[in-house]
Amino acid sequence: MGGDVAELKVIQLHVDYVEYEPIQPESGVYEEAEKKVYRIEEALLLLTSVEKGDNKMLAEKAIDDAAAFMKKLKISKLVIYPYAHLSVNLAPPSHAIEVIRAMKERAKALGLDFHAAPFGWNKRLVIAVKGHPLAEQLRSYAAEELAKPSEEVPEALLMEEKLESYWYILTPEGEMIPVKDFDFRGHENLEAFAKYEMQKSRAVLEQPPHVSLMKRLEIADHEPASDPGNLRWYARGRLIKSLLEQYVTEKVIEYGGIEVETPIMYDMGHPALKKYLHKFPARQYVIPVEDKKYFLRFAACFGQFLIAKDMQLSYRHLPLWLYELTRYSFRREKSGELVGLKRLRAFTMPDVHALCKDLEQAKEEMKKRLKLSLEVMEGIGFSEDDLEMAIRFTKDFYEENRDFIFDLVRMFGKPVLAEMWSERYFYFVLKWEFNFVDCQRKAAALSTDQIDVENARSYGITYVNEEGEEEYPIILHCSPSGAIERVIYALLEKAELMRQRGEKPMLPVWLSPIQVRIIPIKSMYVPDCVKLMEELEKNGIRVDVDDRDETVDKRIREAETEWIPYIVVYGEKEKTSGTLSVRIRSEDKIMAMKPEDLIAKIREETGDKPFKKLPLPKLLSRRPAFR
RNA sequence: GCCCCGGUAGCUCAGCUGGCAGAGCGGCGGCCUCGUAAGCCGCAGGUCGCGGGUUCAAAGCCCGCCCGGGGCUCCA
Repeated sequence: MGGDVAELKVIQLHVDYVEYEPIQPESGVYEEAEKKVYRIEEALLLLTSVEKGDNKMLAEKAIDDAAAFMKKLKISKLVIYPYAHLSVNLAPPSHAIEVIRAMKERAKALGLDFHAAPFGWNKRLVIAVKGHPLAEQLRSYAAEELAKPSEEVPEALLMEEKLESYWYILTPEGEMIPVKDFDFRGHENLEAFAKYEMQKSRAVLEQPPHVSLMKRLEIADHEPASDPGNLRWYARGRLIKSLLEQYVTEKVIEYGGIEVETPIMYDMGHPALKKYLHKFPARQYVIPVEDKKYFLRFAACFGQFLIAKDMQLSYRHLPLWLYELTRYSFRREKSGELVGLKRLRAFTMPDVHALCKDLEQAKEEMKKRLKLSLEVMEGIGFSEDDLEMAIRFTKDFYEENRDFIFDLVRMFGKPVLAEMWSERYFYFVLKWEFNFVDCQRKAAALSTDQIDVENARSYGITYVNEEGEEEYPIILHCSPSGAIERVIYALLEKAELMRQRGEKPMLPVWLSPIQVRIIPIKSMYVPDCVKLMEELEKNGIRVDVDDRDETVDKRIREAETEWIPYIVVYGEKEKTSGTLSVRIRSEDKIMAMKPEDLIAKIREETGDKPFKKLPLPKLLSRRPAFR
C-alpha cells in the first residue's frame, strides 16, 4: 500500500487503556512535554505517521473519521499519538508536526475530549487493545482520493454497523409480514430462530449436548496438542464424515458440478487475494515461508476463482458449476467463539460456485441449487421440521425481484425469516440459509447460497458473450449441506431432542457406524455369528460381532448405548430355525426376521446413500476403546 | 480479547471450613457359558495442570502462568 503516493497513515486502536511516558526528545523538532506517565482509559488511540506530501485536509479527514467511529462505538476520549514507524517515506519533522497540529485543531473544533502525545520524543508506550473486531484498524488517507480511506477494511465493517435491517416473515402464500406481527403458533422453531437472529439474547450455561455425545460415541474429540478448534476424529467420526462428504459430492456432481482441488494456502501478497483478505479482520492462520507469508484458506472461493479466471469461457459454457470440498477451511475464530462441532477453526466445507451470464440465469440456477440443498438435507436425514430458512436481501433487489424471492419461499414450503437491508454491503445482493435450532434454542446455519455481483470483477473472471465482448459473470456460492462437522453437530443435537421427547436417540441408519451387532449367547455360536456377519457384509451392511466373554444383558446394554439400529441375539433357537431375533431401535421392539428380510429392510432404509466398510476390528474382543 | 466455570487414575467424577489421595466405569487375572439395558471376586493404576508463596501440615488457601469448556462479542 502507498509507498510512492503520500498517505497519512493511522493505526486506529480501541483501547482499554494507553500509557506513555516521554523519555527524551529524539528529533530536532519536538513539542514541549512533561516527563511523567500519562494514562488514558477507554479511548480511541490514533498511532499516526505523516508522509511526504500529506496536508491539513487529510489531517481533518482522519479526525472526522475517528470522530464518526467514536460516536458509533460510544467512545468518549481520543488520543493522538505521533508514530513514525508506519512509513519509510516520512515527511520531514517540521512538516509532520504541522499535520499533527492540524489534527489536534480539528479535534478541538469538533469538541472532542482528546489527548496528544508530544511529537519528537522517544516515549515508553503501553497499549491494551480491546478484543472486538473493530478494535484494530489501519486507515490511510491518500492525497488524491480524499473522499474515502483507501483501505476497504473498516469501511465494509462500519457499513454493516450502520446498515439498517428490517425483519419480516415471508409465507408461501406470498405475504410479507413484519416479524412482530406474525403469529408464530405452530412455528415455534421459526420463532426461536427469529429471536436468535434479532435479539441475540442467549443466556445458556450448560454445555451443548453434542459435545459430550461426540466424545462418548467416539466420533471426535478435542486435541490438546493442536490449536483449539482443530479436532481429532476417531474411527466412527471419520466414517460418518467420510460418508457425508461422499454423499454431498455425489449429489453435486449429479447436478452437473465440476469437481476440482485447490491448494490450502495462498500468498498473502497476491494481488487478487490481497483485497479480499483485507476486507476482514485478521482471522487467518499465517505461515511464513522464506521471505513470504501464506494464509490458510478460509473458504473454497480462492482456488476456484483463480481457476475460473484462467478458463476460456463463453456464454455457451454458462451456467458453469465449479465444486470443491475443502478439507479443511481454516478460520482462526476468537478462542471464546469455539463450540464443539458447531464452530471450529478447521472445518470441511463443500462449496459449489455457479458462473452465470446474467441475473436471470443466476436466479434460475439458484432455484436448482435450492432444490439440490433440500434434497441433500433430506437425504442426510433432516426433515422439514428440523430446518428454518432465512433469506436476506437488499431493498433494491427485493423491489425488482419480488416474485423470485417468493418462488424460493414456496419451494421451501414454510414461512421464512427475511432480513432486508437498506443498502448493499459485502459482495452479495441476496443470500439464503437453512438453520438448525438446537437443544439450547440456538441456531446454526447449514446449507446456504448467495448471489455475488462483485468477485468476478475483483478476480478478473470473464466470459465472452454472444456479441464477442468480455463480460463479468454473476457468481453463486452454495454449500448444499454447510460444513460437514456442523451437519454432525445438528444430527447429534437432533438425537438429543429425540431423547428429550422420550424416543431412542439415533443417527440415520446409513450414517450409523455399526448398523447391525450380532451377540452370540455362548462362545460356541461365535463361528455361526461370523458367518452371518459375512453374509450381511456382502450385502453392503456394517456389522460386528460382540464375542466378548460378558453377559448377554451387558452386551445388549452396550449396543444400545452405542445407538446401534439393529441388535441380533444369536443362540440355539436361531441356529436351528434360521430365523433371527432382531432388536429394532427405531421401533423399540424385538422382531423375528429371516436374514434376507433384515438385509432388505436395511437396504431400503439406506437407499442410494454411499456405503463404506467398517474401519474397525469386527470382533469386539479385538477392538480397543479410543478413550 | 473480556467475564464465568473447570483441570484429581485411561474415562466420568467425589474429596466440606487445610490433617494418611478415593469411588464407579474401563484395563488385567480368575470364576460364571449366560435368551434381550450393567453377574461375582481379586489386582494394577496418581508429579492432584505448572511454578512460586503461606503453614507444623496444601489436592484444598494466596500470587503468577498454562490448558480446556461455556458466556459476551463475532460468524466473509
